[in-house]
Amino acid sequence: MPELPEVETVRRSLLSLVRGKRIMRVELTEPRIIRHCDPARIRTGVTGRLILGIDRRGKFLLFQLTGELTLVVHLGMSGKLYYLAAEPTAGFPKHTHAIFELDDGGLLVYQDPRQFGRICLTESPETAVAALRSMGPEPLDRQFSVSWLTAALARRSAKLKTVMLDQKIFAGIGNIYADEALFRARLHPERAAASLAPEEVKRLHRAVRAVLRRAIANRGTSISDYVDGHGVPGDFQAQLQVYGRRGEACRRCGNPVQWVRLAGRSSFYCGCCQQEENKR
DNA sequence: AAAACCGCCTGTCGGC
DNA sequence: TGCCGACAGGCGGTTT
Repeated sequence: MPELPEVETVRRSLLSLVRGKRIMRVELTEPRIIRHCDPARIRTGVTGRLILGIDRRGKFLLFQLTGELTLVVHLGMSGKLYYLAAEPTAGFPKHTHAIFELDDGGLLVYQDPRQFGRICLTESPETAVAALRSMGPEPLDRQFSVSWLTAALARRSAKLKTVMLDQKIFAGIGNIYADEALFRARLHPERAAASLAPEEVKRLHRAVRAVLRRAIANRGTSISDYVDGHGVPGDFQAQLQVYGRRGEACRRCGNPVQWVRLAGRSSFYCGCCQQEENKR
């Protein structure tokens, strides 16, 4: 599932492949993935535009096009966005929903079996996509400070793990990196967010940033679907400490990794390393 | 405002 | 062998 490190890896890997290229033609075979804007707008609005650059905000990719337009892409659960030098002889794989043909003959392909992703074309991403408007600061930017995080957590009575999935506070964090950051910070996922002591907020802040940096350095986590812009999987799955390791030995203390369902999602943690001692 | 829940989607896997 | 349910889960929507 693409989270911040995977989306950032896609961004970096695609940049040199598509920047400065012109979009000659668009093929949309699954209109369902077009959200927040009119599908017809994509076909007419994108053709002939140059790709000036690619930005990222949380888990969103923002393709800057000429004409003050932005192509917003979210990969959802199983979305892949990758470049092909030419059409594959065996045809495009199943669940290929969008193909952007470039002026070098290359193809930018969007494939998404679960169709949780979305694409839209807009002059104002923050107006078109509410999630961008309300999103918290980038966790790797200076604005994501200990004092900002302290104030944000103080307002929340929900469990820490639930709050870690809130993009208004932890932009770009998803289920994998939430669990990994909590493990690194030695914090129990069921702690009330507002109950953290100053030292614990500091640990969480450091842990989030360290986990994201390391995952980016390893080009993301590939468990089932994820590949970068070249179609290459990431390497961080080998370094996961708790996610997906239910019942396996904690890499730090050897006790079995625990599992609990929180906010409808699997949560993995070490009951020994991440104790609830300060639950209030 | 925040919290809790549901629906969307397909592929995979365990149980019978 | 095949059917069925559980599971994977980000996000937008609704309700409380």
